[in-house]
Amino acid sequence: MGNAAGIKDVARAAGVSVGTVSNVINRPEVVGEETRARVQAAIEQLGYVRSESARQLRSGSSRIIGLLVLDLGNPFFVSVARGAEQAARAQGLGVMVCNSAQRPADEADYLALFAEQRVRGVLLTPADAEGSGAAALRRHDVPFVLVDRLAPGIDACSVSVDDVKGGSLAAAHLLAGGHRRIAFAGGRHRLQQVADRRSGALAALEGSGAELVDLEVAGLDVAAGRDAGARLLGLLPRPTAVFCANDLLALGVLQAAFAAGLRVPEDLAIVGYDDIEFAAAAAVPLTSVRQPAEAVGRTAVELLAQETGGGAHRHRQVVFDPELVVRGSTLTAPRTA
Amino acid sequence: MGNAAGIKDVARAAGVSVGTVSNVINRPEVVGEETRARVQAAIEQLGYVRSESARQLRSGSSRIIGLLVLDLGNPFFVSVARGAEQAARAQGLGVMVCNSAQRPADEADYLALFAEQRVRGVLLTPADAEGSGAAALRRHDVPFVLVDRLAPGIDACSVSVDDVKGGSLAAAHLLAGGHRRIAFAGGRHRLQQVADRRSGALAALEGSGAELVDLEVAGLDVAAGRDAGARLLGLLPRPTAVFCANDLLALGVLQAAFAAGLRVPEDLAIVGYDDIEFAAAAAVPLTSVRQPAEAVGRTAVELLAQETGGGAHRHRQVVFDPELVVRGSTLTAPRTA
DNA sequence: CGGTCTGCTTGAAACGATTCAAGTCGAACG
DNA sequence: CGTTCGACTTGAATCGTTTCAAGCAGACCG
Repeated sequence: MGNAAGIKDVARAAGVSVGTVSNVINRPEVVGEETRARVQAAIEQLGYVRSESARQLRSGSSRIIGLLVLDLGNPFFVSVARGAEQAARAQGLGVMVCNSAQRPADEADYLALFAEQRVRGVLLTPADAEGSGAAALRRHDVPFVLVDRLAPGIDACSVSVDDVKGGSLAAAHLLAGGHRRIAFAGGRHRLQQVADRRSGALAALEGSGAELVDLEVAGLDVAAGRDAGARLLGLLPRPTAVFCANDLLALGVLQAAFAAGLRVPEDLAIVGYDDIEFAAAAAVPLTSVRQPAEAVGRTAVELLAQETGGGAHRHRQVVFDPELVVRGSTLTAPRTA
Repeated sequence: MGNAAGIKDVARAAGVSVGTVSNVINRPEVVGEETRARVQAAIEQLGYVRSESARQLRSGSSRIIGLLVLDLGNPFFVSVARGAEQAARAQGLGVMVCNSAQRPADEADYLALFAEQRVRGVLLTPADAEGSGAAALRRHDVPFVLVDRLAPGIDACSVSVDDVKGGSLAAAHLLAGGHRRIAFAGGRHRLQQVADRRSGALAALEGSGAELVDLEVAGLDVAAGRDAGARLLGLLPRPTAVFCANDLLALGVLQAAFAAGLRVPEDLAIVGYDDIEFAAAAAVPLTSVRQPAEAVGRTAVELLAQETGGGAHRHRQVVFDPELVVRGSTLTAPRTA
């Protein structure tokens, strides 16, 4: 336990100095072949593992980056994490994934943890609109990249997907389907992403004569969707379509519609957002707005690498385009037509 | 950047010694009130953040635990992670979640990363049958708890769910539904969990005259399920039911059945495993074997805490019971009967 | 043969915290 | 007044690495 072998033990065992051992580990090419072999053998034999804390303390740089996501229960963020992990591994970095669950307090705790760890950098999907998380990172000089969110006033790198355009795609699709009274499940949610999707939808409906009915939600998960769906059914006149701020909500709404005996899409058309894998497997396959989640994660790591890579760095805002994927939940009877 | 304030700067600013600053941080009660206030103010004003690596190097103990899961794309493991994170936070620990994606090589890499970090301990869902990951941890004296897997020969703590019983529940249910030819999507998968579920099912079918048809799968995700489903439809005589090693496979099979125009459950009954949230929202709500995922994660952290808590420790094997949740995918026409 | 160069190796000085024996200062006591 | 005690504070040693100036030995050159 406490007797783990250190670099000194290795040095003694191999009959060399600690400096040489360190060189074998970090710059093998400068060490003589025979010496290197002897040191390697000693390392092997003692089961030596270098202490990352000591390394980091001395060298100043950490090999892990922190990723703080809004909701690990949402497969979209899992995909982002996967993309980030891949890109990080390619650079020999580790990713520490944490879940703020949209609670600013938890976000603050985790950011403090990251700061104490002196992580290489942080990928942040902010939990609040004010950007207090970003401010905290800035204050402590922790490099960071905003993920799934355009940096508003903040001067920082960001990777996001155009939510306004996505909302607009969804609404335009419903409009083309003949819908004139469309609900938006997401209401006036404080999350920027939700607000943007809503305003994109509003813009698409502008001047069409169609109206958007706000439907408040308590959260952004399936349960909140079920709840919103139940309330939707009570509205008079009932909207003929609903655009949901994400697929989890959409799945919940779908369940509520089924429970009430409604047919989808005939009685209620549904559009989700994110195009998570489960959207295609739903009771009625969901039409959804796809976001390139893995690419977002990957790109975020790359931007972070550039930022920490030294040299002049100009903050960049990368914005991906979303894409509408049409499925059964909005396709009215394709084969009976 | 490199000019982050250290404990020395704080000491100077507050006009005290470094020892006192350390005391203010770690044992505030031994410091005089007025001094404490002055130090706190200095900390605040300088934006001092303690260096975790230095702390850890000196004190020897880390505040983070590593969690290595088999597949972050599977919501079951996300739930486990969530449970673990909660329990860890309650103890002031952080969790570093990593995804081995069932690749032993990735598992080894992450375990090496954990070892270098000198994590407090590791929660491991082993990716291979041989337990090489556990052996590596044992060799380096890293405390660990096996998750979702009984420790076979290994002397270690573990938290798992009785997969044999779960498989048996599923098969018994199908048997009671009158099925005599039942496919098992999971085949002779190398994962212990899958093998156990299969043998539980076999045991339940023993002597009933019903047969179990193995259906190999390339992975344990939706795509593999679709593939297995397509092959299932070609079998002659076609099984009337399929038990899937997890819900992702089940969702894939369901999609394949739909694509082929089969009715579920009339033409093909489906039972999944894990009861992930999306199982209930599927095209036909899935009958599934529920596992108490969050409790598994929570318990694992608690066992780890006991193990690292000092004092005599006897390894414990906690085994939870699974529970069958019956839904539409096996319920033949409940209202037409 | 003296000098330079090249290729390896060395050893000590950081890095930023924690810990602890030792020191200081007043107050209380006999 | 001299001691003792308690409450607080100090400063040096330490943790396990990396880094780097300096040393050393042999080869090569003129």
